[in-house]
Amino acid sequence: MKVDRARILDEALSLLNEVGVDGLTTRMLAARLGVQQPALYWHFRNKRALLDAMNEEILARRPQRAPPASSADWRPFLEANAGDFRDALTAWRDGGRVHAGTEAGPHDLDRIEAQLRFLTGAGFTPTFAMDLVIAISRYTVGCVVEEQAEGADEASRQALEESARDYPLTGIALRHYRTSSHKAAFERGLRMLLDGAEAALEGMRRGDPLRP
Amino acid sequence: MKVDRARILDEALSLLNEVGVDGLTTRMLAARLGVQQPALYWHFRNKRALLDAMNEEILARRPQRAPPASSADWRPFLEANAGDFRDALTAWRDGGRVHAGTEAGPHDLDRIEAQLRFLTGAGFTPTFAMDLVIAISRYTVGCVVEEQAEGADEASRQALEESARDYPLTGIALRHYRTSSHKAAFERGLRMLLDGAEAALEGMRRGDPLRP
DNA sequence: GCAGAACTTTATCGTTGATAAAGATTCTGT
DNA sequence: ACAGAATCTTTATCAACGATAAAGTTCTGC
Repeated sequence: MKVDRARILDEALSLLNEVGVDGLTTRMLAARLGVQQPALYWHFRNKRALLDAMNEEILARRPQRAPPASSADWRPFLEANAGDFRDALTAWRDGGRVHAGTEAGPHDLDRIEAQLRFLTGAGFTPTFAMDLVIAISRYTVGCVVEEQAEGADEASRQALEESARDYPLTGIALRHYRTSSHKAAFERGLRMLLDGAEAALEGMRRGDPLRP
Repeated sequence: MKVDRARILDEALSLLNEVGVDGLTTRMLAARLGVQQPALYWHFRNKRALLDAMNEEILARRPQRAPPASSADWRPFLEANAGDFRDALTAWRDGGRVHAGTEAGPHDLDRIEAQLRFLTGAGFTPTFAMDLVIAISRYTVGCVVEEQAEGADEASRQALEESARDYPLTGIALRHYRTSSHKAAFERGLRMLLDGAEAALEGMRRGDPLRP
């Protein structure tokens, strides 16, 4: 049987969803492909390279969104983009960990430039726009990584709940956090970031001196 | 030779700084301690438990900061706390990856409750305060994880720089990002988050209906 | 039809995390 | 002081993993 990069990546991703990144072994993957394990090393220098390629594939499958017509809509645009990014990562088990630590490649430059052009058109300075885009990315990755972390077992979870008895505020907050979806929690934090950016944008328009 | 939990953790952390989390093997650690490898398994159920304990130790060593006298100073307080958290993680090689994926334990409840009490005293609702604290934590972890990721080799870095030629805004932004320290970049994003929280706080004081 | 490139296979390493079983040491109750 | 339980370490050993070398096979261009 013969394999190629695309088939390997496809199978690797579906295997990822079944066993997670720690359980993803080259032998299992090769068996799925009907091939011996060393055959993979012709297509990928090592496992790290395979994981990098999987990350690229994950991001490549995310929907590409054209900037809106009006630059006034910068905020829903960023919200939607961040949502797409998060969806792409959460669609795969351990997607956050697979992504974390891979640098931006030339692939992403188109996307970044488009975002920066759009944001500068909306009134942001180029450097502030970059800061904003990066902050959103960092925040999103942080959310996904922690959300996808193997949840504590039921015992320690209950113990935590128990301990929170003596902490009234923590109790309320914990309940609030537990009852809302990960996605909703993500969006609440994102909203704060964008609120901050909006305030800064108004400052720029008023001609306030740029913050250091 | 005899070992105990504290000595193991101490040596594990200093070994972590030398070889990173991927290079940290139980044999190396045991050799450092003058003990055979299986001896470690008496003190820690498995390697995951060791890493969890290392994370707790990393966080425990972070300075504990008393809330300021005036609740008006909530902002520098959060800034300092986030800085401490980041410093604690960046102080150790792969500290972000070691931390990522560990749930909050009963240990952290004191700290959380104190923060929430302080923030509600400053005018935040308990749930918003929790959202804010979590958002900061997520953002910080995301920053550290990506900052500590093994940088691309010089070749691909130069290739990226080269590719950025055709993208004027990305070029400016990339230079901005490269010349500033990780810490400064972290603080710029944090500032946006806090600006957003500040705007929401003013809304709460004005009695605006709470956002959904 | 042949040379070489493109792939795959077989065989094999050294390492790693982990367990079982036995041995050594320290503690505890009488 | 002594038996025996609890604590902790050692020796021996696994199965599984990522990776490499070298030989074998199939494909492609001339």
